[in-house]
Amino acid sequence: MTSHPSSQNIKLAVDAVIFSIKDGDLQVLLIQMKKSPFTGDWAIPGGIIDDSETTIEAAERILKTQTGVSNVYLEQLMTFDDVNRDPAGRVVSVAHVALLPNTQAKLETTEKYQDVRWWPVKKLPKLAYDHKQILQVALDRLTAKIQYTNIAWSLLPLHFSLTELQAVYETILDKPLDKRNFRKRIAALDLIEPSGKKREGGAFRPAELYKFKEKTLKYVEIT
Amino acid sequence: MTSHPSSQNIKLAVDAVIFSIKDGDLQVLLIQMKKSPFTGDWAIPGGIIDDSETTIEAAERILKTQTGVSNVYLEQLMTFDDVNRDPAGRVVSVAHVALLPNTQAKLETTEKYQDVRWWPVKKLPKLAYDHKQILQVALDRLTAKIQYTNIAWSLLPLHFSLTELQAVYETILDKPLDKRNFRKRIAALDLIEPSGKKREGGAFRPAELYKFKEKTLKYVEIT
DNA sequence: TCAAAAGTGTTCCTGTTACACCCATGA
DNA sequence: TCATGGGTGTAACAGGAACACTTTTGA
Repeated sequence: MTSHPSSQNIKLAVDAVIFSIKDGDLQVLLIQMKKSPFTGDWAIPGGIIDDSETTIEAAERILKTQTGVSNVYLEQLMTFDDVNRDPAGRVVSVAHVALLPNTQAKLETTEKYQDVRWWPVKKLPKLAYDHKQILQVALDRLTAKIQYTNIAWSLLPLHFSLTELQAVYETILDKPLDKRNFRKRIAALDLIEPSGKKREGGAFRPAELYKFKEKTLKYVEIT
Repeated sequence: MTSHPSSQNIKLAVDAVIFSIKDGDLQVLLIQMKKSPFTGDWAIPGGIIDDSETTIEAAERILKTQTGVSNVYLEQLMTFDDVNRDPAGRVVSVAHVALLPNTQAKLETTEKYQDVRWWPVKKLPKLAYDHKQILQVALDRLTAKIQYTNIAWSLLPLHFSLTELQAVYETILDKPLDKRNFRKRIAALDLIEPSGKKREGGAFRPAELYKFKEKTLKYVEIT
């Protein structure tokens, strides 16, 4: 609520679980740690918040510097506050979820980390801190949210085919969907419109490309 | 994530939006402030986190000391971090939602506040800080969660009639429900069982009293 | 016997699921 | 002309919504 005479010794951090769909898998962007006691382990990008920035701003800044990605969808996930979650001291972390289309943005990290790369969520390496738990909560959130919002736009490029849209749902929900029923539902939701373009080049009928009418979070009903 | 050389000057607080159903209304427990610049305004109970407690523990402690209530359902809501949300300095607050049955617990606050009382969410006084926003988010969460979880148990006494259970849903959803359809859905969910007791005393047929099989959060499907 | 809340089934309707074939294109 | 993914409609089914009367009790 407000200031307090006694001095508090808690650091406030942000973490960002970054998802994208690559090679037909849901993948997460992780950085590899140098610092003990997690040397070699992988971690969700994160860092300490500056006094004058919000947590979302901090997450954007840290994403940019630690992984090279920017301009992504970001939402607050949950705050993780176990007293011993960081062996170096009391650190409370406001975790976020970031979603981005499958673009080939160049990944780059700082000298503080060994490496950055995408990992399929089904084949994760050993994770530092409580990041396994954070990732699980993020995954649950994404799985739930794809079903009752239009959030798929954040995982797709500007123009996309209905098959590509369906693949996003199938990948996240981890189950096949019926093509005709899927298209009926999407049509009923009235969230997308034809872009006039077509995806050509394959040895088959070109796909009509669509775009989202609005790229802002909307609550809808999808099964 | 971890410690950082530069010193951070952010205080970490918790707030707790406490809901209960009283007199057929959804009500929220607020405390009245003495301190400038919010003198006379009402606020969600809250305070600074101690170094060695989790946010949930802090919320429990603060609820007890600032309002006298304890033993409630508590869950993390969202973290509020606008840079200027507290005029006294940078304070990031991890907001929680607390739910309690309509018991007649004695309310008591500390000398730092003028008063504690329940307010119907439809007739709120002027709120301090960003507490109007926090309360709105809490209300949205409760309205959503009553529909897909068994969380109603946290708002009811151990034994309750089906009519009382229905009233909880009707109050939170703010709309009347069909008695027969409601009972069918509840029966299908298999979350409650007859307690063998009856609510007697009225000039009418006594109601069978039920109890929840489990008082832990379960995800279900209710319309 | 009256007033008040408790308790109980059926029908209709709407939305979800299951399912198979023709289309357009490039090789 | 063939292989490939793109695109389309209908019938069966299940779950949700609408709806009214009888029961039990205390006064």
